[in-house]
Amino acid sequence: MADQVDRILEQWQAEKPELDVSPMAVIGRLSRTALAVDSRLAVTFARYGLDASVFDVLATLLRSGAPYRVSPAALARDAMISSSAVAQRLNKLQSRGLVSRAANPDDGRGTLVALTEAGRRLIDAALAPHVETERTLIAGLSREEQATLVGLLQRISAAAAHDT
Amino acid sequence: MADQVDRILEQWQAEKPELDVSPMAVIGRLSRTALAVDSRLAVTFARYGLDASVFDVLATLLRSGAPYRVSPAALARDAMISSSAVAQRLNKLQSRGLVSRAANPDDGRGTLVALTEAGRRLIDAALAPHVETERTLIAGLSREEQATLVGLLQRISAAAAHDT
DNA sequence: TAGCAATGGCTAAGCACTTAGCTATACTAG
DNA sequence: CTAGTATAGCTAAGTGCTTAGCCATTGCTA
Repeated sequence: MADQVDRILEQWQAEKPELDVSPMAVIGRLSRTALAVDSRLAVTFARYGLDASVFDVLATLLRSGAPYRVSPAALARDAMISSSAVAQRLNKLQSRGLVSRAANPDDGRGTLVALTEAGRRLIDAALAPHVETERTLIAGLSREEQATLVGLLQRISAAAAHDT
Repeated sequence: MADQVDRILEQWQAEKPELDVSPMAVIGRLSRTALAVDSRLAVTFARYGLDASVFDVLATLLRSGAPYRVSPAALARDAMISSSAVAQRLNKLQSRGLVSRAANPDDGRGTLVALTEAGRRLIDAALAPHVETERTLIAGLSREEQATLVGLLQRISAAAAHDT
């Protein structure tokens, strides 16, 4: 069953026969798979009035454990985005009443973001359905295949991080 | 060697022990790996004054073969973006002199985008280094492991596309 | 063949990210 | 202690995407 990536590879083979484009089979499919997964996850998020970036912030706060307080810097590291992107996300979340900001008593520069009761309820409701959606995406893979996939992804991640 | 995803899983285990979050190990790492790969590829693109989206358009034109003409609609399908995003990319590329637009003689509604000579030279120069970067990312995987990875990704892609 | 839905391409407006640059607090070295 | 540097958080400006909506042409159908 030829897919989009297969057709692309055939085109390259015809136009640039001297170039071995086999890495595209792997890397190209990785990107496209990630996109397809993201768009599937977005469906579940939308049922709760969320998107991936909002879910990310709320989920990070939830899994930090009681009292559900995290610094903006930690949120940025975790979500792999800039600190200014975090500030903007928090502005929106705060105006929706899902998080609150307070000064960090131990560091005059710092802020601590906390889940409000409404934020807590929302992420608590969305979490299990989200994980369930993820589970359906990998349902076709055995435990062993899942472990294999994780191992291979880790090695590519390491290679990508290495010389960046 | 515990990575970021491992730490996240530990946090969930502590906060939500009743929830089986093992799907996150797979899906979460997939997303993060794709991000890490994208940022590594961006380094090579930048050496040629490109980014991934510009490269995508020029590469699509090149691999279409002579006379290197493609409709905006086909570019949109290929890049998995909206037709308006294509129009905006083309506006920039045209003002940089890398592509040209002409009416489609066979369809009064249509436009055909063509590589200019400068665009041709640029993508021709950037292509091989880009593939080489991709190759270094998967250099740690044997041919067999690469094939395994492609197969697993295809199955997740299929699952994601299935009920979207 | 006239009418109407579908297709192709575009601009406008809105949104979320980026980098640049600001302020304030904390750390470190002389 | 004080000067210089690093850290934390923020806003402003710029970029590239999205959806909404427009116009022109095509193709189907009654």
